[in-house]
Amino acid sequence: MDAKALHRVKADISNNKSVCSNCRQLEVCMPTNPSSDFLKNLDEIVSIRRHIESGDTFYHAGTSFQGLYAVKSGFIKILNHHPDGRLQINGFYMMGEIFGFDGIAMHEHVFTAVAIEDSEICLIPFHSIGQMGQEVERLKHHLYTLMSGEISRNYTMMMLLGSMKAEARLATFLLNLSKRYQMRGYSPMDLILRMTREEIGSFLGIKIETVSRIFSKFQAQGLLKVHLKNIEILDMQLLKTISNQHTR
Amino acid sequence: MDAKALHRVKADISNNKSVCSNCRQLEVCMPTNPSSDFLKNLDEIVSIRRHIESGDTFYHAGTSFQGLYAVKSGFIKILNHHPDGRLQINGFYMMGEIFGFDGIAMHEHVFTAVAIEDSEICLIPFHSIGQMGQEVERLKHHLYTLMSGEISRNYTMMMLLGSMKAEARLATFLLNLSKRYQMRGYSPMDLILRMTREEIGSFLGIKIETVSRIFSKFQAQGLLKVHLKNIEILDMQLLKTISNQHTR
DNA sequence: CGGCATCTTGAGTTGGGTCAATGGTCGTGG
DNA sequence: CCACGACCATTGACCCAACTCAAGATGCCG
Repeated sequence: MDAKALHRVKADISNNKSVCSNCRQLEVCMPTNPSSDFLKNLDEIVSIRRHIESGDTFYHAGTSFQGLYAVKSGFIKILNHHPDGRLQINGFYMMGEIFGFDGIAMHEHVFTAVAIEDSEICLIPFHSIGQMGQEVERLKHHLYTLMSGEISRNYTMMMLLGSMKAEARLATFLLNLSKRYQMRGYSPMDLILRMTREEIGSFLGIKIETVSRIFSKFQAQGLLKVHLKNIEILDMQLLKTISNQHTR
Repeated sequence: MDAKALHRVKADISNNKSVCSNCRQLEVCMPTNPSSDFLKNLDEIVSIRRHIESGDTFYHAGTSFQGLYAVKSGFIKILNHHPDGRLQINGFYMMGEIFGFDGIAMHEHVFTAVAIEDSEICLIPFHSIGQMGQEVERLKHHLYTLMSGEISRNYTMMMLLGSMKAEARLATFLLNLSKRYQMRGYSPMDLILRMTREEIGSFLGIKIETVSRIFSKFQAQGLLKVHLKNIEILDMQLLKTISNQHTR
């Protein structure tokens, strides 16, 4: 009954983003693509730019919240330390994407942000946005957009973690990366992973051995060509099909 | 008074007062927990109030986004229809809680909201908040708070789904419910579940049989006393311990 | 070249899924 | 008030996807 409505929604989403017709999953961990106008305006209020080297922590749990951050270049992971020492990765953010949402509610960050390659990060001062003149009225509205985008992505991630099996998770992850690379002008078929297998597994809720096995299986099926961090997608359509097999 | 008559009366009330224009109705719309300033202010902009019966859909995927909703009484579940017919529950919202965030990003809801018991729902018009005078400036800020709260909860949920095993998930779920009941003045030790085992499982990413088995196991351990939807927590501390065993 | 981190692969185990049967509860109507 | 049927919950037997443990393989960098 609601299937029709769902399909329409999906079609709308896909039209808006001019990408494939059947993948809400593609939105996983996918920061909204801020309009170029937004990014231009963003530059005007960005006050602090920081360079951070691969492996270094950008902020850690407990750091007081200053604002959101835009990735100018590089790659950032957000992770959560469990009391028992384990840790889980909550998301990856690349060039042009916004992170730091974990700090809004409590006015301090509850997670940790770590660079997985040398990166340039800009502060988007959160509180001051609300006090700026009307020339940034649209920016203020964009804050809603940013936050609602984060909410949507997290819902999708919850769906992935709650109801997809390992192969579908990895396929979804690759499709998402592919789309983000494409939007930034890189090839959607040739991915260079910035994160380790371990980090992928932590993000997707599966173990490193499982990640590795599935990469091998996909390669054996002629779906991918895998060489360490270089992934070539050979059959995009099949990848999408696998991504949509939610059954677990 | 029998159930039918009660429904009729409720429906009448709902029809007569479906649009509230001033304070008189505010008493009707007002959540019984007026502790926060926010909820008091919220009342001033709540304009529409709807009664909905158990099992009925409140909004479905594709419905255009009007605003967020406050649960005045009852219980609401948010669910997501997969194309293959399966569905997953994204959250439960009880008295005093806000839902509808799934509609912000795309300006229409991507999920479906269904009442799991007879409920009273108030609309919090979203767009109009941004156009109101400065007397609701604090409310506008509260919108950030609401959204960031949702983001935080979803991060927690992602952690649960990504790294906890079934027993820890269920323990966490019970502790969460317990806390929410307590905040509303009910006993934190005696829970009356509003949802079925199937719905719990769908929310937690496990199967109904697993939910049932774990309830039985917890009862055998002297952790809970379980009788269908009545759950008595006998060992809160142990429940917390189990909830913290993230290992999977 | 050697040391180290990352990745792959195999073998064995297990948590939770699937299938199937039974039992309990509740609302409705005779 | 009881009987019926629909739904929900429990339990057992079996199975499989993903985990754990373990051993190599590969690439990277000083």
